[in-house]
Amino acid sequence: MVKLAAVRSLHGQVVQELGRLIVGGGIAPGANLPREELLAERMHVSRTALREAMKVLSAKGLIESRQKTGTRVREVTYWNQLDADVLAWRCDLMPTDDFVEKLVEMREIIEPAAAASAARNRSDAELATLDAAYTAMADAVDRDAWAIADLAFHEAILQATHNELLASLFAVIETALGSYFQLSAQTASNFKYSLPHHKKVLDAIRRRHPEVARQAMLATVTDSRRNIRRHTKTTGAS
Amino acid sequence: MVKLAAVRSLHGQVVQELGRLIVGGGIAPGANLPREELLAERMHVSRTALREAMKVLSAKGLIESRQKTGTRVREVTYWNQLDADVLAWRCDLMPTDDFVEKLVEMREIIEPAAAASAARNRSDAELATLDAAYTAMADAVDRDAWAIADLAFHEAILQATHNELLASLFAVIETALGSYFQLSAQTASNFKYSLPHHKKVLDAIRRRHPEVARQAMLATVTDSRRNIRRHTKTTGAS
DNA sequence: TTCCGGTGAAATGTAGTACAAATAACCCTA
DNA sequence: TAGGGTTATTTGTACTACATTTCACCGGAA
Repeated sequence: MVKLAAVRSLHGQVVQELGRLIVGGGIAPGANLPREELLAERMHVSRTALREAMKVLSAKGLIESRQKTGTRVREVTYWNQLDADVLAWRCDLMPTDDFVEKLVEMREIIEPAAAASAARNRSDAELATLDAAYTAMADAVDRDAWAIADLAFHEAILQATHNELLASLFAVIETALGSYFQLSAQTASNFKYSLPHHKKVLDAIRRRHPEVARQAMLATVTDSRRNIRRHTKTTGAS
Repeated sequence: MVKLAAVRSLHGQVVQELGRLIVGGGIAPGANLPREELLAERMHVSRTALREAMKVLSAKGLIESRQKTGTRVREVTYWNQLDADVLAWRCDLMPTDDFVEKLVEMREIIEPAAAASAARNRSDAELATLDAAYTAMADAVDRDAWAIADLAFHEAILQATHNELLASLFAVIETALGSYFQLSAQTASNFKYSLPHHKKVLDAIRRRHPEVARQAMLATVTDSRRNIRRHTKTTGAS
């Protein structure tokens, strides 16, 4: 359900392939990749394209290259976990309950604070954007429309904080919501379930009441956590 | 005061140079870079090295390349603001009060929550690491030793949450503390000023009291915010 | 005039070769 | 056995050539 991006460039594909291989555990941290010439041949690309891909993975903290020694996978600690690609790969390949739990914890930390900040700092234009997103949620006719509007709602709040560092955490929220949609897709219950929660958040931000917004958002996230918990218990997977 | 990294590889230097140029506002978002051949010649490197550097900057969200159109600087919204390099460049080139304020806001959101989580999830080994960092702070004989120990203390807490997403935010904390050290360097007052605050945090985590840890950490950050405020008022710069 | 389609040119994308630089591993000597 | 120099291996850089994409221009038809 995550963006497949359909990377057209060749090195982009290599980034995807190697990135997923590493994040998925195909190559253990500390282990070496085959040497460039070999790997390039094996993947049917030129060394040029391969190297450009490896530079990207290196920027994401996944690998590290040194002359003579070769290229090796770095310890998980050094991975740029907040990178959109790394998040997407991880969530796609290892959506364990454990990881989903960590995503929810992030939401519980970030979003209530962001809602409070948005209530303090929002402009009228940003309120309008948020309002539009809420209306789209209310008018959604199916799950997809709801998901898009929901994402827009949460993004609008992050933008309204006027703190771009906070806004950059949208990648995390996006991933968390994505996995939530996927998990709650099987539970056939009403998908507009959380609309009232969102309305409280919207109203609080409109009236510039930071603490009310914080509490309302916390309730929203806590509620979705409970929703996931219920589902994982039901299926009882892994 | 941030890590200068002394990048040895050529494309690493190009990444630094172009990255700083872009983040520093030398090239406005939306504007195009010179074409590769030209830029490579101008920077006295091969097109190969330049392209590898541009792939890295592309991974950080700073630029975007398309055939025929060329390479252009992306809007600030798309920048990977949480990337360690981007943070370091920005803090180095534009340490405006405005930006420092945003860093502090991030700390106020992240660190109290992290302290609470650490109090719940810490292992004995992680407590020992935290304890060692505290001792090093207490024993610090100069500003540098204090700074190193202080960083270790805050990193240990993030690690103890057992949430690697949270831990990845250390780059933000590191940058924030770095700018704080730099700002408070001129104020000649006692640099161990905040030691008692840290002790309260440590004790709460030791005793596994999440809410106490949260409040103690919040007090610590709030206090440092006040400290910065006082300083900026004193100098009254920009 | 305006719209549509084809065509060319300009930029990035990919391939391949050759060589430079760093350094781990080996060997040779004292 | 220890020390130091040499070699071999791997990544790093340069250069060339060509492929691919796509904007922009031009020409013809409605």
